[in-house]
Order: sequence, then structure tokens, then C-alpha cells
Amino acid sequence: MLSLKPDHSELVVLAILGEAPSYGYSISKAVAARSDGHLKLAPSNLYPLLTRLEKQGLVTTSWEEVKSDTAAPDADGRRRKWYRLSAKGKKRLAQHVESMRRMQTILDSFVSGASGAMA
Amino acid sequence: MLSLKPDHSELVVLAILGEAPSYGYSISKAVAARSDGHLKLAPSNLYPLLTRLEKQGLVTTSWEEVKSDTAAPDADGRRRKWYRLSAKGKKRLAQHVESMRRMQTILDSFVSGASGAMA
DNA sequence: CCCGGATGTATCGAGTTGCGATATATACTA
DNA sequence: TAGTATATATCGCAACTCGATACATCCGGG
Repeated sequence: MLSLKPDHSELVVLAILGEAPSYGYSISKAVAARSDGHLKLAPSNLYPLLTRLEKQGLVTTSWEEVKSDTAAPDADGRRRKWYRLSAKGKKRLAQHVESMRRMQTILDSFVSGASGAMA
Repeated sequence: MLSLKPDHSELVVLAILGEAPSYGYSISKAVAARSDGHLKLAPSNLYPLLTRLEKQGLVTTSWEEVKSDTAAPDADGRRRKWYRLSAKGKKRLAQHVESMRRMQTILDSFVSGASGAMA
């Protein structure tokens, strides 16, 4: 049974991580850039989502210090939490893609019958 | 800005009503039949949705008595609430269709880059 | 004659989640 | 020293899905 309200944010994040490991801020920028500004993943959407993905074992994480040339050695610096797609995450991504394709086909069939409503 | 969680149930219902007026039970059956059982509009989803559409002026409604051959004249009988797409509803449907198309294009672009994750 | 299944509409409560606002901290630039 | 970009994270509201439940009628079989 396909969901009538599919979570595209999860699909998008998994797809991005399917290309290369990344971290939160970079992911949100990539989503905006790759969708020509039509999609936006705000922090309030993104970070809970990433936490969910981590808890489900779909991604693995690791922290990295952001190095700065002028930073003192004892400075904490900014930290990045990197996310990598796990094998389980790859399977989930494949399932999402399949679901999306099926949903698109079904919606097309519904819409084609009502083409008279096109503006 | 496209929604990351598009309401496909509204699109589907509007599309069905775009073909011909219908009523709740018939709509739910049509959704299941036309999607080969992949989609289901349960009463708890459908009726609140239809009420919302009515309040937004996207559909007009009218009650009809379901006639039965053997029913006594004073029998209440079952009642059907018919829904017809309004002009405003047709515009909304067209907007949904456009949004869906754009979302599909964007999602395809995200997914194509991660095709290596296909199972 | 009753009982179950199909028809038909509708509500309730729990859980999920999008989303705006907000918080915290550092780096760079003017 | 002020503003923007980088970077992660939480809170609360609102909206919606979904299972369960409810009520009423029609029809066929046991």
C-alpha cells in the first residue's frame, strides 16, 4: 500500500547521501540548489530527519573538526556531523524510488482522465 | 515552494470529481480500483477531506435518497452526499497537477544521480 | 428470522511530521 | 562591532494519516 502522503524529504536526503557522504548544512544547500530553489529543507525538518535515519540504521555518522588557518590550536572550532549511507539505507532508497515511480504512474492515470480541468 | 509532503489524497479526489460528480463511498472504491489496490482512501481520510474541500469552496454538495424497490415510502433509506467540482476546484486541480509534475521532475533529478543505489 | 456482508456517512484518539521561530556558537568580512 | 555565512539543534503549533469505532440501511443465505 502506497502512502498518500509520501515523505519526499527522506527520499531526497537518502538520494544525496547515495551520491556521496555529506553533512547537514551541505545537504540543505544541495537540496535548494539542485531543485532550483523549489525545495527547501529547513533545520527543523532536516535534523530530526537525520536523527531518525541514524536511529533506523540507514546512515552512519562521524564528527569532524572544521579546520581554520587562523584558529588557535585550543579553539573548539565548528564541528560537522558527517552522514554516510549504510547498506540498509541503500535498500531503503531503492524502495523509495520504486514507490515514487509507482505513485507517479498511478497519479498520471488519475490525472489523465481529468485532463479537461487543465488551466 | 513545493511541499515536501504533497497531499496526494486531495489530488486524487479532485481528479475523480473532475471526471464526473460522485459520492464518498464511490470515490473510495474508485481509488482502490483505479490504482489496482495500491491506494486506499479509508473513511477517516476521505470524509474529513471532503469536508475540507467543501469548506474551501472547491466542491458543491447535494443529498440524494438511495431508492429501493421494496422500500416502504416512509423509510428513510440510505442517503448519498454527492460532490461536484466547482470552478475553483478545477483551478485547484490544475495547480495540483502542475505541482505534481514539477515535483516529479525534481525528484527524478535527485534520484538519477543516485542510480547506483538501485537494488 | 436472524446474521453477515456490502453500502453509506461520520467521529475519535494516537502518532507522525512539516514548518516557522528560536537558540547557540564560530568564522569571515566590512 | 555589526552583519552574514557556517553549523547543529530544539520547541510548539498545526495538519494530516491511519486504525478503530459507530450508526443505519439493504440484501442474500442458512
